[in-house]
Amino acid sequence: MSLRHAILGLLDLQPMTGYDLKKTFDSTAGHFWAADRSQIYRTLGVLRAEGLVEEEVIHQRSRPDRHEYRLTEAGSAELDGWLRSPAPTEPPREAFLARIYFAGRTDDPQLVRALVEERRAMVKERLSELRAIEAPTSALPERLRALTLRNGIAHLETELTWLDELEEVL
Amino acid sequence: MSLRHAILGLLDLQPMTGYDLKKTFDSTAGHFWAADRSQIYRTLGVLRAEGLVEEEVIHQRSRPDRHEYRLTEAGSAELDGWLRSPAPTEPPREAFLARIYFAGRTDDPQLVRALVEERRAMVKERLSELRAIEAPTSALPERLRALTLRNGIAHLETELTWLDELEEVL
DNA sequence: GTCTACATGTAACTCGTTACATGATTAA
DNA sequence: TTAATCATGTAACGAGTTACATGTAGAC
Repeated sequence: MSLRHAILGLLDLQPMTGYDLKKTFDSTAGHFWAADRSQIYRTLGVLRAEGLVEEEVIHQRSRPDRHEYRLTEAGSAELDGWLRSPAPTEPPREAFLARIYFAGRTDDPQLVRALVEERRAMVKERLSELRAIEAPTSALPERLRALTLRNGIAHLETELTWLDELEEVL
Repeated sequence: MSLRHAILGLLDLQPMTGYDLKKTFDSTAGHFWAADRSQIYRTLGVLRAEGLVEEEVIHQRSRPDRHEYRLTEAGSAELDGWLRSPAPTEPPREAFLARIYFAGRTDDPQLVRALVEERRAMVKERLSELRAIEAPTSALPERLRALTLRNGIAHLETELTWLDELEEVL
């Protein structure tokens, strides 16, 4: 999809600055999309040039100006079009599986064990991060957002089970 | 990781041409890493310039020359170093979850239903693709490779279960 | 006095995709 | 005769990362 649509989606929920967007990505949207600060600013510039967002500069005393962005009509239409367009198939890119796949070449059984341990630690950490986020479950839009979190948790749990399977084989 | 290491890994299993690598990615390694043809050729050039692979040109009558690549000592060391290096944390990039997350904005219940249906179809198709691949389960290296397949299947099954959950909420 | 939060960006780079370009052989 | 297989690459673009660059206010 690219960052464009994620930004349009967040600005639709609430007008924001690049700085705010970064914080939002790092907290509430962080479980499904990570965004880099400099790419956010760059993309905002592009979206603005395309007329999908509009900018309002808000002066502040004793703080840098806020450049607040909100969706235009065209931006709203673009977001809607994206939601209704067919999803392109995404090529798999699983670096960890690649390591496991190639780890057989060494005759070192400790290598696979180390890979598994490192992975397990990472998965457990992410799992507790996601579980720490409370998801509201009232109205439909919020319930959908809670379900995206649930998706991440389910996959991490699957990964842990699979790591157990793998370790048994060693 | 980037394509470099996947290529080094495959060339370690067997010396190959760019063309062969592409076929290998599309078939046996396709469930964990997808590679683009032109990027394969470009990367082979870089690896060669770095001395990690060496090239042997094999003339053929009535076919284009084969440019066959094999790992050098340095390439083998690089592969090993990669397998033993800590895995960088990978930023999440889940376009489908992003769609679900933002789909609440429209008051159209059919939209989410359509997203779910499309996703389910895609997951089922990938699942039958992966299941169609037979995995040898004899010695350890092969068993590890079979397990990477099993990982993909497990996650796809989890995704189907989650889609059911999601649909119940609607 | 030092660290965190606020707030903006540019330049250069890496990785991956799409489009372009060529041409013989073999199987259906 | 038409499609697939063999076999190579380049150019341009899009997406994302890293490093560089700047400065104030308020909390501890």
